[in-house]
This record gives sequence, C-alpha cells and structure tokens, in this order.
Amino acid sequence: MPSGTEEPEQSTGGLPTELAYRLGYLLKHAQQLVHERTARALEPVGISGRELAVLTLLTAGTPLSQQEAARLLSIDRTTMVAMVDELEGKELVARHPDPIDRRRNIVAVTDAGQAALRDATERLDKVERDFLARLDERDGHRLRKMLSLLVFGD
Amino acid sequence: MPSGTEEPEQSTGGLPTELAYRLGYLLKHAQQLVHERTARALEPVGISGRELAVLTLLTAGTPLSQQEAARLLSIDRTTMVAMVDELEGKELVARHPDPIDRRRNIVAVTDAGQAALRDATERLDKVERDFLARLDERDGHRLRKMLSLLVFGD
DNA sequence: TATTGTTATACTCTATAACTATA
DNA sequence: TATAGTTATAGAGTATAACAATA
Repeated sequence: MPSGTEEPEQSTGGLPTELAYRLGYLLKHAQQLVHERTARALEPVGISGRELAVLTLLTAGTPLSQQEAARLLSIDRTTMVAMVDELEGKELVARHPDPIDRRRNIVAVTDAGQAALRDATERLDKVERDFLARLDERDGHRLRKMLSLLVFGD
Repeated sequence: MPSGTEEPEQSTGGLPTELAYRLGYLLKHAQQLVHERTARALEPVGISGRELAVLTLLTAGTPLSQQEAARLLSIDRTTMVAMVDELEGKELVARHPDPIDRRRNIVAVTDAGQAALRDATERLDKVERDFLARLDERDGHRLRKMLSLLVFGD
C-alpha cells in the first residue's frame, strides 16, 4: 500500500466525511443553497422569500390579521410589523382596520401584490426544479415526502 | 357535499399546503428540528453543535491551524477565535504556536476534549437515529444520499 | 383586565476593518 | 509586503419589554 498521507479530496472541499455526511450539516447546507437561490431568483420581483411566504399565506384563504399571519408563519409579531411595513411600502399589501375589532389590522394583498405573487411563485417553482434536477422525478417526490414526514409527522 | 368553509386542518398547524410543502420550508424546519435536538442532547457534555464540529475536524486528520479549521468549516476566522477561546476555556483544546511558523496556532484536542468528542458523537448519533425513526432504514440511507448529492453534487 | 399593533431595546450571529507579531 | 491571530465595531435577524388604542 502507498505510504504517506492519503487525501481522498472529494467534493466536500476537504471536509472529512464524518462531518460532511452528518444530517445536520447536509440539511443546513441544502437549506442554505435553496435560500440563496431563492433570494437571487426573487430579486427581479423585489421581494424576499419570507415576503413571498407572507403574500402566499394572505392570498391562500380567509383574510388574516397581522398576528394571525405571524403565528402561522412562526414569526414574532414585532417582526411581522416590519414585514408588513416593508410590503406596504412596496404597495403589495394594504392594512385595513377590522370594522368588527378595530385593534386588528386585516392585511389585504393588492392587485400589484397578486401579480408579484404569481411572478414570484413561478420563479420559486423553477428554483425547486433546478435544485432537484440531479434527482429523477420519483426521487424528488420521495425527498419531499420524507421531509414532510419528518417535519410534520405525516 | 358539505357546505361551508372546509378546514382540512392537518398537522401543518393551519399553514396552507402550498407553503408547508415548499422545499425551502421543509428543509428549514427539518434543519431547525435537528439543530434544537442536537443542542439539547449536547447540553450535558457542555458543548454546542458547532463546537462538536470543530472537535471532530481537529481530531480527524492532520493538525490544523485556526484559520485552516475556519476555512474548512466555512466559519469566519474572527468567529473561530471566539470558538477556540471558548473551547480552550473548557480545557477541551489547547493552542500551540507552530514552531515552523510562529504566526500560526496549531489547535490540539486535549484528552478531556477527546473524551467529550466521543461522548458527544454518541449523543449526536442518537439524535440522528431518533430523527429518522419514522423512516425505514433504507429510506434513511436514501435521504442522506439524496441530500449529499444535492449539496456536494456526488 | 386582556389583546393588537407598535416602538424601543437587547441579544445573538456574522461580517468588516484595523492592529500586532511574525514571515 | 503579506499573513495568522486578535480586537473592536457594525450590521443583520430575532426576542423581550413597555406603551397606546381598543375590547
């Protein structure tokens, strides 16, 4: 056998496999990759991934107050204030005081917001397709299924 | 069919599926779960997940300087200073000036550090096993394989 | 009294710039 | 001059506390 230091030097960039193949490491870096690509893909739309999530949530069902939206997205309500400020500044949403309970702000998605949502959703779909491109379609579905099982338990 | 608002109300906690099954959402929350469970499991050892990564890296192969370790883990070198400070405070590592180049600190894992590493690694193994418990063994391997393909491209 | 939205504050994590000692 | 380590600082992101309006 060859003497001297063996350096497999894989695509892990020199990181030893006992670190690189840790589930935590893999999940963190997979998440990071998707996050970065999403941010880049949404740049032309002028919104962040989290703002897209808010727009999606506000369009999905019943009108929601800031706090309801925050709770569903596990975002702090004080953070939601800043996010709605930002989205309102871009005129993608509008605050409407709830006539029944005037403490609450119903956050409505404007027409421009819905257009941005459609555009951004298409771009996000493409990010996911590209990210999963190395897997065949069956494995892509498998991955999503396994992750949702692990995260939601169903 | 029943009239009125339909509320499937799955285990997504009220979050609409078009959000909950997004790859970014799934990866972020899977990562978060593993991260939290890791932190809790390592509490008795007195180190964080990142500190475990540093100990693993420093024990894996050739002795490394702070900056080499930082680069491999994609950590800023200023952050590595604080991490080595912390680990040195716990007497799990020791800084040894490199006799050949006295600018560099070779960071050596102490006996106590190696004991902590063994303990922590077992605990982390258990976290991963528990996290993957809902998958059969074959799917567990599949998931890890798919993620490493997506992250490293191999 | 409790709750929604808000503001101010603090705390963590990370990135940038500048300093020192060595090369 | 360039580099390793260090320190100080600033910037995101997020969490906590307190306040105003409303219930």
